[in-house]
Amino acid sequence: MGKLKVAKNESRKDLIVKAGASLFREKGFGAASMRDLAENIGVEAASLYNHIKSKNEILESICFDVANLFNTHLEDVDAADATPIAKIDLLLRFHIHQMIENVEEVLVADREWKHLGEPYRSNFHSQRRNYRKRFAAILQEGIKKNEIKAIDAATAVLIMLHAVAGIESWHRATTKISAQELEENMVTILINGLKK
Amino acid sequence: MGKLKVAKNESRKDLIVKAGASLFREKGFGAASMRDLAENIGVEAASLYNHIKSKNEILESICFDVANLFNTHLEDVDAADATPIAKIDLLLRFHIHQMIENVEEVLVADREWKHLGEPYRSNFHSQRRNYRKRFAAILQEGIKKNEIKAIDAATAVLIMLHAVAGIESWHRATTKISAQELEENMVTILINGLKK
DNA sequence: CCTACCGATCGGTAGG
DNA sequence: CCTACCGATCGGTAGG
Repeated sequence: MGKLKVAKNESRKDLIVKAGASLFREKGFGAASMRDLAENIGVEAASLYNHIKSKNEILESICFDVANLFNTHLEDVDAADATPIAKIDLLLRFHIHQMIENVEEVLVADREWKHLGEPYRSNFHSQRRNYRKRFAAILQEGIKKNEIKAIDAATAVLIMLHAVAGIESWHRATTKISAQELEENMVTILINGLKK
Repeated sequence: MGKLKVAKNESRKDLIVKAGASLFREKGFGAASMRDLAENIGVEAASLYNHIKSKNEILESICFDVANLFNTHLEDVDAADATPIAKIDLLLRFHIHQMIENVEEVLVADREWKHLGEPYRSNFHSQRRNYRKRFAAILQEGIKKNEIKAIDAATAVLIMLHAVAGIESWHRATTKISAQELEENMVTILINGLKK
């Protein structure tokens, strides 16, 4: 019985966080109001506070769920026995998959994290920097091994990560290619741009 | 004397718009307040309204200045006698230059245009769609002429435009390559990714 | 989960 | 360009 109650509360919070991600993506964190959010869910604004502590807590949930997801994946890839270019391919495809299946959370984390209060903001910021550094290190290894062109690794990371964020436009397009085609097109352009 | 007065008023408005671009970029349009903006300029909030009609008018100025800039450039490139790949090179470099020299306005137009009121929002939205369509048409011509890989043109446009927006991170980086190197790296990766 | 309400802050106006 | 102020809306709390 206790367990059931906890499960219910958790799923209620999950619902709020999910609706929050959708709203924050659409309006931006600053312009989204708790009354908007409550209306989308079908309750009064005050009722939200039985499940969450504050508007910022919703943003914290979104940002750190996304950060954990990508960090965990990076660990796996980094530990794998594969060439640098194969690792880049894995990372790129994971970013593409997440942007296709999990757009709202991923975009909100990417764009709205600056609204986090301390110490969350600093924590997220350093996780993000760290992720990009490790991504760049894999690229650098590929350059060293002559698999990849002698470009600036940090610039290449920046291009790839931002190119993937462009999938948002694909979601909104009226006539669009399939997710599979989208993935192959992106990988083709970006990996070929890097290869020597 | 009339002229001088007009010139003075315009430069005061320009100052507000420029400070607005900086603030909107930093905080987002929704989270930026007119009191913040006034403080940055060194006047009371009420005084801003002698030069502008509303907070939204600032956003309108930013968005349509940027739209005009890119549309004008696209006209020139489109009319030029050059191969498709050379045209893409010109467009890409223009986007890079604008992101280096004019980041704040360009990013605010790109990210905050949805806060425009009607009919500005619809107008801007259709200009943006139109620009991307014409960009894609040039790519499509390159594919037809066998200069460019048989990828989806809309996807390639999306990759390029979003990759360029990543220059924001370059601006914030502590150890960074020169603007010239940045440009060459981006062009290398993206153009080589497209070329057959 | 709701009603009722709070202090703070918002964009903007009146009047000088 | 300022002081003084408006109605609206914000995030959040009290109490049931």
